[in-house]
Amino acid sequence: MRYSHQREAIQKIVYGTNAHPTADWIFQKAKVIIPNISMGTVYRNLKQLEHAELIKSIYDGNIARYDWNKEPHDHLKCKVCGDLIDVQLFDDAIRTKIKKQYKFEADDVVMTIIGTCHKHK
Amino acid sequence: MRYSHQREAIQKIVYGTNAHPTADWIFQKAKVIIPNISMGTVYRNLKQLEHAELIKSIYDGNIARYDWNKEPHDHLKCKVCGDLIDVQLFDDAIRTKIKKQYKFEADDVVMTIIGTCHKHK
DNA sequence: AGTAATAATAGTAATTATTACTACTTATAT
DNA sequence: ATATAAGTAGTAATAATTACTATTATTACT
Repeated sequence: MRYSHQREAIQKIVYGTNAHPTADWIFQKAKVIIPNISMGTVYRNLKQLEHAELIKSIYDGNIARYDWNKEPHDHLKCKVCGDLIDVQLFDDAIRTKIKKQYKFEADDVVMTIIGTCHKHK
Repeated sequence: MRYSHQREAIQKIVYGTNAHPTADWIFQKAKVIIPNISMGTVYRNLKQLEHAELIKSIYDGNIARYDWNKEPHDHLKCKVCGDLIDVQLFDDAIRTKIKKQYKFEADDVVMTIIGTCHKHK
């Protein structure tokens, strides 16, 4: 993977937010820096950054979001405002135990609590 | 919600498999019974059945799958063959505890273990 | 420094999953 | 039986993502 101005910008955008941005959000931000950047470039680079384990992708319903936080962690998903909040529900020991519990070569444990966040009463 | 032949067929198809079928899979099966059924009918009825709590939908990456199993349960997702297998990782007590752990009005806990199933060695 | 090889890009078209629209059909309450 | 409105088929539209292609830019080698 050789250097590109576009990829650097995309990576910085993902690393600069806790909002678990979507490809389109990243595209909008990237356009400020590189006005003629294209959506294909955003998707291609997000995929490459993920493959290089520099970012992680998470599926939120039927849309992909991206996260700089590569540590195992979970999410609270607010169904009112759509926010996705990082939480650590389990320590690594419990994660490892869960992985070993089944005749299944487990790579990752993905967990989301769906509900309503404190902003809504 | 009034009776329809199409909805009955769709519900029976979902209830007749453990494969967590997609809308398209359901559509193919439904066509055998009702040859001129349309995709819109499948989606509309799946939504209605979900609203009536007769089925549940689960997001598998960027695609919706449907499940007759309304009990709280988790999934093993095989990244080789794509299979989604039902498991009970936690009992209800632990689920409830997790829900109470955060300043967050939790409705549901969604958990998936991603890995490779026993069919692949 | 100059050049060749090829990874990466912009722009556009195609694909996939899903939703919206509309004129016609069917279930069901009266 | 009939009216009414929920449901349907068929089609068009939308949204997220991927594929394609001619051009551009990075980098390895002279």
